[in-house]
Amino acid sequence: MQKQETLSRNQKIILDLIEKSDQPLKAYSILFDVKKKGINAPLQVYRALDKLVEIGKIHKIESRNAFIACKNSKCQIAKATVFSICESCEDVTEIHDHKLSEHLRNFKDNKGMKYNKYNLEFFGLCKKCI
Amino acid sequence: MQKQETLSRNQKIILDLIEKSDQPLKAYSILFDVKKKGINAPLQVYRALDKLVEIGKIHKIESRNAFIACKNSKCQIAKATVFSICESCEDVTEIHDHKLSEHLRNFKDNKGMKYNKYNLEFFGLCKKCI
DNA sequence: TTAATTTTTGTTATAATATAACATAATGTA
DNA sequence: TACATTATGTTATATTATAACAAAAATTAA
Ligand SMILES: [Zn+2]
Ligand SMILES: [Zn+2]
Ligand SMILES: [Zn+2]
Ligand SMILES: [Zn+2]
Repeated sequence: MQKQETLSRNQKIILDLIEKSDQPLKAYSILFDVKKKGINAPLQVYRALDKLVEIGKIHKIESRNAFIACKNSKCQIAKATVFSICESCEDVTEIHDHKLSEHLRNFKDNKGMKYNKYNLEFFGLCKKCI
Repeated sequence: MQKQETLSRNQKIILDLIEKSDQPLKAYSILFDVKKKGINAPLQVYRALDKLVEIGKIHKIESRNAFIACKNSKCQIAKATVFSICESCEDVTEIHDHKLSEHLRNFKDNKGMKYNKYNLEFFGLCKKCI
């Protein structure tokens, strides 16, 4: 079973917002949206985001500095993410491909490095934008 | 043959600096270092970085907002990068693994998306830091 | 070799992203 | 309770990146 984290008030508010969007949100756009709920400072947002990323409820899209909710309940996935990003409309989709995940999870470099996490971002054009 | 780009003065200065480092450099640390050569503004650095990324001479490590020289002369690699990153000492290494590259290059999602580029970052502990 | 075009540069200002430092409150645990 | 841990609120500041405009240099194409 997945460890059930109890979220704090700010964390809940911000997770809620991110989960309502199917696309990544940026920190300052989140800040703007939660001001009506009494969250006033960037740091309050970033602290909640950090925590939510840490427990795998959301992921950061590194190339976009944006945050998207994870739809997958498997906790391990928090540290092993694959995204596809349309460079035209900026649509982002999390990819869950068993074979690809296995391949990446089992990858060993020739330096003896021990990986505990990876992030893969594919870029291209989505169906609509081709 | 690889297209031989002629670099401008600023581009050369900045590429030179990045190539001398085996680890990623951040834009403002680059700016600090090239001030003695008459490059005074962030934009001058970012413009050169953009160009160098575009032609594949350097790559951006997205999770670190830093730039590293590409050692691989195959031009295609510019848009298909794999890095390993030590979360303790921050050592970054570009990975060239034929099998992994093939796997990624051939990956097709179930959305009909056409990829022209990807970036993969592995995180863990290097030998020294284990 | 001029004229048009594109690329690069220089410069100032500002936008966007993220963290430091400190004080306090709430929560979990022995 | 007492202690430790986690979360909050707040102000200030650090870091990363781009906008807008003018001018110079390099390239291309009559
Ligand atoms: Zn996920
Ligand atoms: Zn699209
Ligand atoms: Zn490379
Ligand atoms: Zn290390």
